[in-house]
Amino acid sequence: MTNQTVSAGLRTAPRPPASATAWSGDPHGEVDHPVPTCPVEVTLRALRGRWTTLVVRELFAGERTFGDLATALPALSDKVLADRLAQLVTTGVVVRVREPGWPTRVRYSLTARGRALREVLEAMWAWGLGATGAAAPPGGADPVALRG
Amino acid sequence: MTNQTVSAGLRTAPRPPASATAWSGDPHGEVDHPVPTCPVEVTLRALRGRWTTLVVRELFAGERTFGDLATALPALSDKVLADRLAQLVTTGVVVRVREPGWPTRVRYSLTARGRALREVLEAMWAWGLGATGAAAPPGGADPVALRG
DNA sequence: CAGTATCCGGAGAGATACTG
DNA sequence: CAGTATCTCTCCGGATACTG
Repeated sequence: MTNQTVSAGLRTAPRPPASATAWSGDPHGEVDHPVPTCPVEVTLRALRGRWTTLVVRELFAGERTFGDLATALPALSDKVLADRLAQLVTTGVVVRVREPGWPTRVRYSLTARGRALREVLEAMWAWGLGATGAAAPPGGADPVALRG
Repeated sequence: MTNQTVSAGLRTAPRPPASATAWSGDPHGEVDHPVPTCPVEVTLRALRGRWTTLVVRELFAGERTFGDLATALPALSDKVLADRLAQLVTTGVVVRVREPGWPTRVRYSLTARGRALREVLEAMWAWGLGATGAAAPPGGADPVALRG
């Protein structure tokens, strides 16, 4: 994963010369190889890896400690959980707050940006269900989830 | 990646007992480990891998042959291109049509389902831009792209 | 409690060469 | 033209053991 392309009018252009850059010009660069700054790339990178969406899903329900998450996801090893949380912190999805005292306690919760992932996950959920144009359930209360 | 969880009311539940299944019940199972049938999983799998979104982006502009794609994405090897196309075909995003005759010619184009990915990619694009609530550009003509 | 340190095995990406 | 066949190399994901 690595692009930075996008955009471009989607109105079915019937076969430009091949790699034509002939569509209507739009601000996004038309890249011929993956670039890490592409917004789509960025999102894909934030959600990348096994367990990632499950961790996010758990956090959508509220703040959690490392132990809470480990308990909720028994099959997930400490190492991978730590990896995922670190990844989510660096991508700005999660905030990590270490409580003073002993034993050590760390609270993890979604940032505003993390909560904004809901729209993305709903779009993914809708597509994954297989409908061609079916949108998310009206009322928007349902497909909250993440990776389900 | 492998879940099947999702859903669940997102209304900020302030710390259920931990792995509580206590939210309001909704049809989607609350999984504690990745399951391949989860809609979000399905979508993630369809877009997984380097170059995938770039190939889809190329096809959003219209039908392409293997060679067209290879020319448009010079840094992409034949092997990986073939891998990606096969992946996109099995996930129902792309249709492969082999032209009779010689030299061999194969036309690739998006299915209705593949075109439906546009919404997903737009949501990803919007999130990747960093805005918390900023939606896709009005008029919807712009962030067509894929991975950009 | 909340991780980090190692080690290992498998999947995926890329390069190169060959075929229907 | 449109792939397939190999091989290599690197990046995870997972298991186990140890620490602030």
